[in-house]
Amino acid sequence: MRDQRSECPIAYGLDFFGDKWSLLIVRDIAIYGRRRYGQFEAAGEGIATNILASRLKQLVEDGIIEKLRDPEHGSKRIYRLTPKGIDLLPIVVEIIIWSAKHDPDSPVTRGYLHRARRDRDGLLEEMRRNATA
Amino acid sequence: MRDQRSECPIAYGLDFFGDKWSLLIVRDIAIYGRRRYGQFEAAGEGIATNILASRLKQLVEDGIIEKLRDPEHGSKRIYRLTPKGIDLLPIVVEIIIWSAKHDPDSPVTRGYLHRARRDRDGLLEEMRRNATA
DNA sequence: CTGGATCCCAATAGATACTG
DNA sequence: CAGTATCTATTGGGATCCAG
Repeated sequence: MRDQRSECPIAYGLDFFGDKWSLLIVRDIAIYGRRRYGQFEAAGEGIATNILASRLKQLVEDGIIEKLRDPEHGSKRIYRLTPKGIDLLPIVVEIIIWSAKHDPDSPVTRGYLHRARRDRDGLLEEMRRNATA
Repeated sequence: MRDQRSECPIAYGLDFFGDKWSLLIVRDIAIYGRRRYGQFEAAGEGIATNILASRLKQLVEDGIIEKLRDPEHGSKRIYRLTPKGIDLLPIVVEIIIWSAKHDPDSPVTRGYLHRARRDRDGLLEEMRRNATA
């Protein structure tokens, strides 16, 4: 098991996803509908292949994502959020709201703000649908 | 300036606080009312002193916390959340809710769950007061 | 081809000792 | 008390290699 730093729930959570990449993989699945290794690799942030592989493996071990056989192409594999992973989406939404508010010059980022603020639950629901589709 | 990985608001936020320590410092201030270097150092997770110093410096540069002269002991310094840092608290609350739900054996952690779920806004308000006191 | 594993090197994090 | 300095360990980037 992953070693735990303390009994604090915040430390507990950060021990799972407190790095620069894990929540981006969750985002890729829930917002952009990405499912395959190559799609994650092609995301704009340029994650290194070894890091991607190690994060995917860790997230599967942690029960946040699951690795399945692609029903349409039997040889390929796809990744999906588990219920435990879907429960991370409220955190993701709050990060969007924070960034949208404090990113001074990104119109892209600020575009999310109205959406996220006005229709937080709708955005969440859309992400959940996307993640389980 | 910090280098930005992409235009994505989630990547943007994680570039600020996407590590295992930054949000714990925010927590120390907002939940435990800690203000001084030594208090952060004494927190249960055992952060190394150089890491603590570097995180504090970065958070100040990022405008998430501010370093002030202690009004009671002029020679000492205290750290406090800025409004930008206070805006991180909804993220912290969602992490608490996630951890409380998915930490299988911690009564400490699960103790927060009822509070956070039942009275999310009250918890937030209390943290805000604590952070600005 | 896709989905990784491996390797090398650079960069970052961390433990510990020490200092103003 | 509030940090720096130093040294070591771990992580990360990027190229390349390998299996199905």
